[in-house]
Amino acid sequence: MADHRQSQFSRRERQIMEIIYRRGEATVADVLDAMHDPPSYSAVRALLNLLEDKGHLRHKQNGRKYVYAPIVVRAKARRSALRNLLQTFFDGSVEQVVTTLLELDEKNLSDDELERLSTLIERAKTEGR
Amino acid sequence: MADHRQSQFSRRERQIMEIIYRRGEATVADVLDAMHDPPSYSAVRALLNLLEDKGHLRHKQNGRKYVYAPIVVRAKARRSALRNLLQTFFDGSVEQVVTTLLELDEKNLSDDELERLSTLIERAKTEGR
DNA sequence: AGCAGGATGCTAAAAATTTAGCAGTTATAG
DNA sequence: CTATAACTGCTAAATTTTTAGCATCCTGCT
Repeated sequence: MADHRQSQFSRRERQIMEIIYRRGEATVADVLDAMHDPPSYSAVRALLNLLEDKGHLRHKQNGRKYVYAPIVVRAKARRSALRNLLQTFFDGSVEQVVTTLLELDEKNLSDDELERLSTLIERAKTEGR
Repeated sequence: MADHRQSQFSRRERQIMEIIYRRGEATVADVLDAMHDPPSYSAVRALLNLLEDKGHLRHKQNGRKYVYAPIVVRAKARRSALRNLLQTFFDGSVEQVVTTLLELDEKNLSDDELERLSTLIERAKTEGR
């Protein structure tokens, strides 16, 4: 099942993983800052340790700070998350996802961006055969 | 923050909400069946009650069974989930999402479907101005 | 050298989640 | 009419998650 791993995370774990995926990597302080609902410093550290133990994060040391990053590379996590979303909310329909995307971003999508989307689709058409 | 509600769910709560969103509605037995990792019948019932109390689900009675359905309609939940995904894994880039979608489904996308995608984009181009 | 600031390590307590079990109800088959 | 099966209601216990606090270490300053 696609969401097997994702759904594994507890509330805080998930929250922290999302923060780190958004930023690419993060120190304890970064994570703390990004939480609108932060517990103590130690609490965050404990969670980060836990996530590292479980194999979801790794850290490198930068000066005295630990900088945490995901183990599963974004490209993979991204695919897996999208696949899950597709099934959960869109009955597996790519078309419905795109429709919703266009609605969401209606005002922000530039002509350029739309043009690039066209290109993507065109390319898929020729590659698909 | 977009994911405020979503991230609110505990592990089991989330698992159950996803199952119900996938199916549209579900009985206790349905939920139990859909779990690859099922606890007891009572446990599931307790969770469903909880989710109902919290205002995430409602139920109607069908014969002797309770049939649960989400309160937040799929259309809305879907948008909110997609928005969150967009930010977490795609830096807000619609283009990257579409690329990944095309990759994911490469083999399954029919010419028809690609054609419809083109149409969607074209429509957005004209509507956008 | 000694002290303050900013970091991590570790442990145990508090809180929340998750679970099972028993009691009660209703429909149905024999 | 009675036994049984298929449900729900409720409560308390087990487990997991979440948290805080204290100890320690290192760096840089005076």
